[in-house]
Amino acid sequence: MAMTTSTEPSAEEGPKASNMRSLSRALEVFAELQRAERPQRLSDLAKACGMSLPTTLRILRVLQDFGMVSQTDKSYRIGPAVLPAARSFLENDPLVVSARPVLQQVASQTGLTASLYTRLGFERILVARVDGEAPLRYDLPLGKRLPLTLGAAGKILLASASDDELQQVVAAAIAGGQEGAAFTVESLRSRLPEPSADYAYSADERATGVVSVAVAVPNRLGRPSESISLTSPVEAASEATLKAGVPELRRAAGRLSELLEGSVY
Amino acid sequence: MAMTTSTEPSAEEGPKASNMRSLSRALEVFAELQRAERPQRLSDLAKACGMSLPTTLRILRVLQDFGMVSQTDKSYRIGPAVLPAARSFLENDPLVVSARPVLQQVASQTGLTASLYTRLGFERILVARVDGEAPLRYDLPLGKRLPLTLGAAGKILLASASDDELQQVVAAAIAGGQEGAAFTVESLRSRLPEPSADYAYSADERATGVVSVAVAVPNRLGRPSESISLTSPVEAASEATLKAGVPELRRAAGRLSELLEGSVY
DNA sequence: AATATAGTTTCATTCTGTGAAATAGAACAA
DNA sequence: TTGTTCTATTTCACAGAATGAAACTATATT
Repeated sequence: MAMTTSTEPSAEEGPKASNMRSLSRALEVFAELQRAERPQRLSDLAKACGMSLPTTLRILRVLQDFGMVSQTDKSYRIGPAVLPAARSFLENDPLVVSARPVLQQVASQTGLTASLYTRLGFERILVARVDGEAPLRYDLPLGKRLPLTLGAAGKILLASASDDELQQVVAAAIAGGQEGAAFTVESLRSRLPEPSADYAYSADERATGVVSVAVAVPNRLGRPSESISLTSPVEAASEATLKAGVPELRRAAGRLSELLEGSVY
Repeated sequence: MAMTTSTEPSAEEGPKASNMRSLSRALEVFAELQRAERPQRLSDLAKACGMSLPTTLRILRVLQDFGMVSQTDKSYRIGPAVLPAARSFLENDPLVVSARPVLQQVASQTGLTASLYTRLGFERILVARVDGEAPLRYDLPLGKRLPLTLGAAGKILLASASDDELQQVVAAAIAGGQEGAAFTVESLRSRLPEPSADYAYSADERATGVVSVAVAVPNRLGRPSESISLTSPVEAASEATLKAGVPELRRAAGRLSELLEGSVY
């Protein structure tokens, strides 16, 4: 079946260009500003986002009015308004709020570091963390973007993915220049847990000297987009120790899931 | 040269409705979602923002595609994409980055808590903080929105404001339902430092049991939009102790200012 | 089941977002 | 200085995107 008529061109980058062109483009500019990690000039942004200078300028001006972007001289950067937004998310998001005590309990039960990740596009983001007894040496602050293809908490989110989805993941990994990531669907699939497995294990995968197990947080429909993990420096926990935490993790994930579904808005 | 370019009715709320209506409206929805502090239904958002249901829905869908908004059932909330954005801001913003060591030095010199605020609209936002010896009892996390009208770090930003600007500040304070804030330009002005003064002092003003001094970070043109402060619990520092820190603060502000102007992008 | 309320899709109209081109402003060289 | 090149900004006419009324569907509520 030749599929020349896919509704999605999909050859594009980032989130699909949904409706509302101007808004989508504005969010592209915003995303590009984050990617750049340094102040950008107008022409850089316009080129990077593939839009005209006037359009880019107009977008930047509006974003600036709302504090989402700051300008000094001719360079633009992410603005301070993102901070209250992030605070709002961390303090009010039902998942994050209910996750905190749950992670706390898992961490104290196991003595390991417990984390909550959420999927965003073809990456995952650290959204909550409670440290265990053996602190992780590397710092991994909230909001960090991590690959789906490496690390237990990423792979478990892909365990039940279709080949189509994996294909997209691989494409994104290549586009994003991820190192060490799988570059074919087959090699990626081979490293994922069995679709039947409900947890993933990884050692020295995303970061050397770090081992972890993770389970997905089920949600009513569709693929899971959240996972929770237990992590430890290799020397502080054996594979067996970690895996002993899985039942606890499972319970935690179940509790989170219920809290989400049950909560009445 | 005074330029009377104000073709703005300005009778509107929030950041002025600049060009690009659809984008401005989207940012209004996003702001409303933060204000609400809890998941909102479509119709609530539409009403709060004064726009039609279809329009609101379309905006939410795009924001959701980019992770700026999440949806569960029929309720919308701020999405996880704000976390990487905030991280990007904290790690890459030249002001924040260069402020950290400067605040560090002031804090260790004086033993007091040093903070950097930035103005956003008619509020200020805590953007960086280094704790002193006497920890503040109340927690004041990054990204917290605080009034301009209360507290040293707020008032110093208004010290050189025109009556017109103060009028807007007062209007915003009333609209935002700030308690304890000045409700007339006169009463506000009377509590502000003299325009000639370069620092502000406050005690028990924004928060009881807290005293602080602040200076503005000058920038090339226009009113300052950043300030740095020294704060302490009342019992840990006398007014004299705090004010003794002002010269140090001044120096810090000067250094920050230079760093900003000087940095070559 | 009947009714009311909230969410979603459709579609014609309008006005907004758009980029080409012109203009203004910087940065740099000679 | 003057000329040259690059970047940013404004103008403007047009295309098409954004819009809301209305129809429709889904979900609560009685």
